[in-house]
Amino acid sequence: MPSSSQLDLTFAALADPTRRAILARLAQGDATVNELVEPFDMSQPAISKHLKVLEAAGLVSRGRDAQRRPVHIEALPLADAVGWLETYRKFWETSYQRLDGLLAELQSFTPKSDQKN
Amino acid sequence: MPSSSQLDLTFAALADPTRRAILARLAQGDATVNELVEPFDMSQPAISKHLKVLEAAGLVSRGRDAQRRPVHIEALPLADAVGWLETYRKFWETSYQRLDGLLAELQSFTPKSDQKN
DNA sequence: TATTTCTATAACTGAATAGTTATGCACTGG
DNA sequence: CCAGTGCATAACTATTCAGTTATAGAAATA
Repeated sequence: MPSSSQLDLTFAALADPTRRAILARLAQGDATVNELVEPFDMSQPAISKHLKVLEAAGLVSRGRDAQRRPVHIEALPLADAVGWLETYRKFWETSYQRLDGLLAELQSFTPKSDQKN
Repeated sequence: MPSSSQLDLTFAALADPTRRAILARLAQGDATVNELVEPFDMSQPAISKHLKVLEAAGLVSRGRDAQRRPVHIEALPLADAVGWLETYRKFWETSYQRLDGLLAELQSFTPKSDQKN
């Protein structure tokens, strides 16, 4: 089971759009730092910092290929994040169902012309 | 589809263990602010601030019951967060499978005594 | 060996975050 | 109406964060 502070790191890492974009790119395969810098209007050190955050969260690992440090996505903490969310999903869904039931009940007393999205 | 900045807010909100605990509590049903303060070794304004963050992220909504402001969990942004993660899950899984396949291939050329975890 | 390529680190800045205490405001109930 | 309850807001502090430029180091290449 993931520790609370592990989830802190994972969700904090995911809170930045640049880092999510990096992960989205890495989902298609490993990449070097320069390859990750290229699509962004941002300096190389900025990307290196983001990679450090992702690595500290265990979301990526680094390899070695000559001068290059290829970046590899690590699935486990992402799966843990999904796991945390899924733990509570059933409760949200039951509240949704309660809401759905209530709405259905209300609509049965409402003229069709008042029904909205 | 959720906007990028919406995901920013959602994941940032989830990055704090106090806020995750609040959501876990709310998954079981609505609660007043004081009820949410009680389990934490933290001032009431601190909890109110956390609730403001959760509300800004759309993760909770507030009602009104006399002086009380009951807090209600909102499932949609959480579902969106799961959605983002799930979008890439299949790629992680396929990279896992690729890795598994590669390892299997390598092991077929490797003496048993060299096989490691 | 000198140069170039790839990446990391240092030092700095401005903005955001999480907490505190003190206080104010709205609504209830006696 | 006024005392108390429930909550929010203000003002402040310490810390963290995301970005910058400048520089250093490590490995390949010419």
